[in-house]
Amino acid sequence: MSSNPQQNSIGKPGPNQRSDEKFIVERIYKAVMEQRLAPNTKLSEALLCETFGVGRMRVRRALLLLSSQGLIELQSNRGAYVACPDKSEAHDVFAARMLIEPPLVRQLAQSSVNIDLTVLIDHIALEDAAREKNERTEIIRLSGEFHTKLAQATGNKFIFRMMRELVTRTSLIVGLFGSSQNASCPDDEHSKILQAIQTKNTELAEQLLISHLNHIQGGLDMETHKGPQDDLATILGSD
Amino acid sequence: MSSNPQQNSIGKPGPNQRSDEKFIVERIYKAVMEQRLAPNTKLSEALLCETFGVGRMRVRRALLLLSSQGLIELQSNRGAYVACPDKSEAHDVFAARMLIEPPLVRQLAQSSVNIDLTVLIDHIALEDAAREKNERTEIIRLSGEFHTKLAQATGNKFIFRMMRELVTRTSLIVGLFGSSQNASCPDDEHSKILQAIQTKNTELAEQLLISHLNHIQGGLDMETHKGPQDDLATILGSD
DNA sequence: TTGACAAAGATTGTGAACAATTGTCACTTG
DNA sequence: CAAGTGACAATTGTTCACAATCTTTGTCAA
Repeated sequence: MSSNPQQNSIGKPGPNQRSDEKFIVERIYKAVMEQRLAPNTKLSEALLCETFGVGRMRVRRALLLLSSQGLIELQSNRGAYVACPDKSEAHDVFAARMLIEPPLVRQLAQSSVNIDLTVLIDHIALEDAAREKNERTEIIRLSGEFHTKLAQATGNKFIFRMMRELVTRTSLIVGLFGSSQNASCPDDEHSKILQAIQTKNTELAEQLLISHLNHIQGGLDMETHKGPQDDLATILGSD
Repeated sequence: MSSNPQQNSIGKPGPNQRSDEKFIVERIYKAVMEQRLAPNTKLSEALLCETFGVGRMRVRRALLLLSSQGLIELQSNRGAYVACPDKSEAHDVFAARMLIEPPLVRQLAQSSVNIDLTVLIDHIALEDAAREKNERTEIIRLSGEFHTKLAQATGNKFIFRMMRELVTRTSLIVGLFGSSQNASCPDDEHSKILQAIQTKNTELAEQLLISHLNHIQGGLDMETHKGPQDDLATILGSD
């Protein structure tokens, strides 16, 4: 349609990059996480086919998977749209995180002896680097990923999956209701939380995390809403 | 194939019952929850098509959804098999439940004022009735559903989904490693937990729940494994 | 008898054509 | 001029046929 002749806006055209539905899911997932895909953006099958250079079947499988994760919403005969959490859902997400993350951090702090925290240490370094370079999308993504990796550190597949879903949804919410500048996670709270875990200061770790979540939630005002902005193929095409 | 001429083993042939993939997912989900579908059972597309009287597309969509929930495993070019959790996964499931359910029950007990517990009260009644009538599959399913409804009582969609996944997986695990008779949940522990919640006895509620989970986990021995048994079409066909 | 190898059968994966639904735009009509 | 109506275009849903892969069966030789 219109002038969209090349799917070259993707890093690599199509043949030499992975083209299964898992790849598509990851790309869209990442785009949502980095707030490059605004809520309510329509994901038409045709465009995705061109963008990723795959058949409709793959795209439809990917969309079905994404909808089962709650990242997009499938409307019958109307198409797929990036999920657009409302106030109520936002509340639920933070309530769920308040329920899960404190005990999670407690657990990490208590049994950190036999748990590998190097991933988290490295992660903090990445965050600092991104913040220094002022790379917006990178900062946003890493801010979310910290919490995901926190869950991953438990080595528990299910806890990881739950946190991943909650963090993703949080990213959507922050993008929708977040007051501009305050990207997502304030400054170096992540670093302090990790330190508390490392020093096995259970209470402090839990307290810091709770404050952290409150800060994020506090930085929201339920008025703003931002529409779709950039070209879709470009967003999904870039790495 | 062979002699399977009628999909009449289903309650109703096909036309007058729901035939979208959601229905198929629910049927298989329920069958797994009630331990009528043994782990590792193969779910061939053709059989499911006949059983539910739908096209292959619906079946494939359903299988994809089920696999994304972790209920079945899709093997490339080999088909779909009911998930077969191993010892490690079993450990993770209980660890995750130990992490989530105690704070969940605490929350319910603390703020039970404005929370509707009638669903849970009714549920206990159902459990008692099923136990009295000695309806095995019903007892198993209701035992799991209690925990799901506990999560549902929070009114939080995400907490509900998480618990649902964990409970389902637990059912698979109990079916695999459970020592025979000890169906799943001992006696009236559910009832006691609910009472503690109703009386806002937070500590007791949490303690009872922890004991309860330990009882379930304690009733497992990591030796047994039971193979598929009944006819597949019959299992899925019955309500 | 047992092992490997090959062919046949069955099952899943893929792509294309067809059908159904929805949204849009021009046109008519009060 | 506004509102309603009808046809057209675009998009999604479905079915079908075919290709790729795996499993089984049968055969032959050691």
